[in-house]
Amino acid sequence: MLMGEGVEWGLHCCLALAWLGDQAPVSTGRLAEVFELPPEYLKKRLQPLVRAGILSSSPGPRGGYSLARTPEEISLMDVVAAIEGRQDAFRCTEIRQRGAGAEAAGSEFARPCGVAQAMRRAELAWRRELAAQTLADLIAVSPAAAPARVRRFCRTLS
Amino acid sequence: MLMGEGVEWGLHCCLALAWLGDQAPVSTGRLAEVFELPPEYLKKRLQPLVRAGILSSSPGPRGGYSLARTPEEISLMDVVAAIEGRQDAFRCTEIRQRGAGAEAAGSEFARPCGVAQAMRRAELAWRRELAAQTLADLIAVSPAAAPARVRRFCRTLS
DNA sequence: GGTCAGATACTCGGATACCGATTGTCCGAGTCAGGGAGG
DNA sequence: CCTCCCTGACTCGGACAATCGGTATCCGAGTATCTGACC
Repeated sequence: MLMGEGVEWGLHCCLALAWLGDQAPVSTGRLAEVFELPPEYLKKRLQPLVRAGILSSSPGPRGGYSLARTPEEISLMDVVAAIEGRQDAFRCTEIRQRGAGAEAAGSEFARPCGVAQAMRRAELAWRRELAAQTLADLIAVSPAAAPARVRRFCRTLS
Repeated sequence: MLMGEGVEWGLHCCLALAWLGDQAPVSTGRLAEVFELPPEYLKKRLQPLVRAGILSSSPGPRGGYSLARTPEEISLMDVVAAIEGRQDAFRCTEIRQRGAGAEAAGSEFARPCGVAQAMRRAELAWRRELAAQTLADLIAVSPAAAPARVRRFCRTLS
């Protein structure tokens, strides 16, 4: 049980794009230099965000990525689900029906597995907490100097 | 981000041991037949539960595993932490300090990373929900016929 | 009958293959910007 | 001087390898129980 690093990358990239505001799109190479990440691999991890409607991509020169919605409309749950997948971390394989359970009446398994229900309840709490936090909340707690620094950094690159 | 199947195995095994009550210990081979699991691998996944003080193992003939505490004193968090590890699923690699962040004042990073804080908040909600559920709660919602069936199944094996 | 030694069976712990998923890299399709020719 | 078209380069997108953690298995060491012989 270990979350891929793509989540951290995606969140920070979305936050940086939010800092930059609604100016020109930012290419993956530019974003990669902002965080010193492998450009090609970063591009691969940002593509699911485009498919999920969180980022929008512009081809051609002066192209790149930009936020598809306002920061208030992008929750952390959206980003995590887009990159890491929407399936639950705990998956019930119904081992209760195997072995000793095979002798039980089928009606006993009409109710969902109690273990799976308990794990699902915990994951729902996790998802609820992620959905309650938006990019706007991250902007609120980020250092005041960060947006200007990233903007200046992108300008000195070109 | 995907939880290992050992968590499901461990939870169901603990639940089965709780069903059986404080009778003789159950060997891994017996438990493996109850759920049709590979015996050797199941043993490897139950060992962390012994180290964590959730199960107690008895060597020699008539040996096996038994619950080390009462079901009320075993939370799902204990089992998950013992098998899956106590480290957070999201790990912050501080990419905010790299690239553009390298030019920032060091004092800016005295506060923890906002992204990591948000992710940690969600994981704490997950852990809190797991810690609130105990094996006794799982027993309460399990089918009434299950304990007797598992007991009978174990008896017909010997 | 009691006691002690040996055999047995079970568990624990580590060492060793195997597999899938994540990580990392590459090339092709599409598109917009810039430059040059023509009017 | 303005307009149009063509070339070019840059972008995204998906397809192709390599590496790592998790899965699965096995074997040796240690120990308590049981059996059997001996006193």
